[in-house]
Amino acid sequence: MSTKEGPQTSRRGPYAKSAERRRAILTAAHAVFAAHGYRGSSLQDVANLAGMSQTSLLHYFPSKSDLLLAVLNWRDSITGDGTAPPDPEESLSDAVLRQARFNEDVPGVLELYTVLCGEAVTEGHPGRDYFTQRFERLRRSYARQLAQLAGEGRLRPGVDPDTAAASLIALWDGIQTQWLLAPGSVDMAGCLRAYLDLVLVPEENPERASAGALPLAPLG
Amino acid sequence: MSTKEGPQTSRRGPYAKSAERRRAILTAAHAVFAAHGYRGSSLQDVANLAGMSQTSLLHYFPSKSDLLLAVLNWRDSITGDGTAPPDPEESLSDAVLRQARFNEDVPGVLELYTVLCGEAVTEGHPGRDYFTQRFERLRRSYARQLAQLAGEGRLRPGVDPDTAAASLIALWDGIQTQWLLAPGSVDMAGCLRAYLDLVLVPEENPERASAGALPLAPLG
DNA sequence: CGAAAACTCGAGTGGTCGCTCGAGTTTTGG
DNA sequence: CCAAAACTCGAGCGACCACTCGAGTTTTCG
Repeated sequence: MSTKEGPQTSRRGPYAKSAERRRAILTAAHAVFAAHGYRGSSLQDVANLAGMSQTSLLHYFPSKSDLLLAVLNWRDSITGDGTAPPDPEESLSDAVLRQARFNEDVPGVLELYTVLCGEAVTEGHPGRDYFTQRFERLRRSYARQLAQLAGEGRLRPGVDPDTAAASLIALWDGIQTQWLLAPGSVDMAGCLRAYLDLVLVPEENPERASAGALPLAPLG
Repeated sequence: MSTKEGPQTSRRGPYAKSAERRRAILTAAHAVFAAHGYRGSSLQDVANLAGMSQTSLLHYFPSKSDLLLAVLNWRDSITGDGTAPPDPEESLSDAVLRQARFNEDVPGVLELYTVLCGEAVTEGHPGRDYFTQRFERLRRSYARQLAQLAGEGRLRPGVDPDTAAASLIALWDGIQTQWLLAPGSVDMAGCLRAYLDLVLVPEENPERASAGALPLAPLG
């Protein structure tokens, strides 16, 4: 691939500290965007928090929209994009509830997604494609998982996997907004658990004979 | 409107066309805020769409945040704030689904609420209190209606009215976001109906057989 | 070492922002 | 009719915006 045989293309690599510098910028931008949104934030704010000049920041991310997309993709690369379950043995319910409870304790993540997702619906927002594709991906992923559960008889009769997938994502996002505005008045994990209890059939006890159910952690 | 007996308070009333002028500003501001959000909009944009100078606009609404709050309250005064059912005979399901279907055909309303609600979570946003109080009010209203249904045995056993109220609002908001980003991929009314069918027990009226109601096992 | 790329940043660009000022015009109410 | 309030708006204020330029410094690598 990239040998040095190029006679004139003598491009050197970045400095040793460059990666760390980029991470400092992304961390700062994450916090600033989460607190004020994309349009409410300035590159100067991010640069100040990152401890460098605005010009230096622009050396690493050539424009504000580039910085936004970098933050979004960076976040996904760390926490995952919600598509791939880290543990294939973990049930859908457990994965959702674990993630929901985890998010409560990591300030900024929920703010970033909620604030930017709302902003992204506006005309010409640089994050619009990101969120559109993210929702599409999530809907497909959950629909697939729910369809598999339906095949195992674990989905309540009459529940459509596609509808339930979109509804689960919508419920999750919506309850996050309410929680951010009034953390004491809303129980995020409780709402999600209540919905999953409605949609999923509880695991069959061994005494009740029916289609073979896979062992799963109790929901109640 | 007030009497003119004030001896020193010789303040005159507004011109005849003032009310119409204010309405033109609110209409323009509604459209601009819905398309670009609060921070993404400028008073100049609103003034241009309303057909007047930015200075004249500021004569009616002394600041940008005043304009935002006026738009939000104006919207509520027209369509209602979702608390008061216009027809006391209409069921909760019918009211929700009718409103959901109605919103699909009135562009701008959903954009305004979704965009501003996301923005409102940011620090120092002038609409934050509005949305916080709106959610509180809506949760109380739905919880009360659901509790009454529970008393009539119309709520599925195991469903908590408070949780279901917050969940219904969250689902509604979240599905709106998805619909705005991909109108063809999401069925707003369908998702809401599916949720209500899960939460509510079909009416006992033998003549009125709900097509969407399916036999569901009680929760264990 | 030494040259050139990687990096840093003060200074500046043109633009837009919300909002003020003051002076002129229109309408109202007595 | 007529003062004064309601309205209109061009001009301008200081602040901030994303982004550019150019010149200096640091690091890499042959």
